[in-house]
Amino acid sequence: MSSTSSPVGSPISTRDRIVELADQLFYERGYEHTSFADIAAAVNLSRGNFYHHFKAKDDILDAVIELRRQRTQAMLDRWAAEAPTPVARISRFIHMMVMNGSKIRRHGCPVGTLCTELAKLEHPALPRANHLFILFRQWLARQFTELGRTHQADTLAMHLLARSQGIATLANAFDDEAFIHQEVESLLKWLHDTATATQASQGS
Amino acid sequence: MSSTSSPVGSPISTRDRIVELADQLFYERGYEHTSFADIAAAVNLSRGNFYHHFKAKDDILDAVIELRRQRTQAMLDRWAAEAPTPVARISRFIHMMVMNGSKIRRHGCPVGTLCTELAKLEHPALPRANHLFILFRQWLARQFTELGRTHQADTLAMHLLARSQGIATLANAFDDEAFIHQEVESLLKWLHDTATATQASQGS
DNA sequence: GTCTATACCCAGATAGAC
DNA sequence: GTCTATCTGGGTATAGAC
Repeated sequence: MSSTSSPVGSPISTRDRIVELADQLFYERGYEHTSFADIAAAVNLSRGNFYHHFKAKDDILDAVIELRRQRTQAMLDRWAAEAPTPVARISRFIHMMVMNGSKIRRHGCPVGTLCTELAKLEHPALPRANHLFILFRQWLARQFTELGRTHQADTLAMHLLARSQGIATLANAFDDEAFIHQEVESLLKWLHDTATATQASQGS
Repeated sequence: MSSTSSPVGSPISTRDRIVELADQLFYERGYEHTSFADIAAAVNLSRGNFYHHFKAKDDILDAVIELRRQRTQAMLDRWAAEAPTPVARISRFIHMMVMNGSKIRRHGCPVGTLCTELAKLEHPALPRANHLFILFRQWLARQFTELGRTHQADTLAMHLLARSQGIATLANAFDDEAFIHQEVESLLKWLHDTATATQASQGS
């Protein structure tokens, strides 16, 4: 069975190295602006050899999206396992913007910028890229549900997603680290207020 | 003197038609994904004739950014002239997302998506594109200053800009009109609270 | 100012030797 | 699995006739 990840204990396959480097380059330069030659050079492969691993550029994109999907899911699972309360879990999401601050300032949000680019290209892989957003949306909605906000869970999740997207876009445009911290503080306060309002309406 | 706009009363120049159509295509398809041939076809010009008006693709981009700058400035001036209070003016900005809802859902924010793309390309025109953001930022900050929030004016302006960027990104990804309305309502409430808090701290 | 023709380059993609 | 060589298309850009 052809797995998308290398077997346990084996050295990293050429295919995996291609996908890993393509992931980075797509993030830094954008999908369209990254050529086969760029990826081949990064992996130290000849262009011809490339087609042994991927028949077309779109195939690499699919593999990159699948890689991001797996890593995103793993990260969300980790947050859910490590943080004991919904508020702590949502805080993990918010803090991600500080953790990845320097990359966000340079290249924006990996999910948002990819979806925006693929939308302009009317690329067939767009739905799969959008699925990365859905992963976050559903995970956040679950946390708000556990907070007791069943009816507004999805609305709150979308609100938080939108806030984080806006922060990434402007942090990138203005290359502004202080702005990220400012908005993260604002979001943490919003989260606190949201959680408190929930307790109040439930009579705690 | 070579003006960037056609003289009063004269028919629209070929140059202006090129810039107008390029503006649309860059918005809908992205800058890199739009070719000379695409623009030439839209204007009904031969490719060769193109270079009579613009020596290079980057020159068209500069002209498009300048066009957007002028139109943005004119719009902000109009809002400032028509709306009597700072709150009414900021509301105009917020309502823009409803007015342009269908375009935003299809192509995102014209400013945000252009800046994001040019950042990935490390394009020399990026600072000029970012200036479009600055136009909004300074105009909004002025409104918050007039509201009495002198010290937090820029922070509030950036917050509002970020919120609107996030809304545009997610409305585009999920093609969701109801979401725009939801968030616009939330923003209007935030604006109301912000204005009320100002009055309270000033003893009205 | 507008056209046709064309040069030039780079990207994606293929063939086939090793 | 890796390489070199090569084809093809599309994109930017130029030359020169009308």
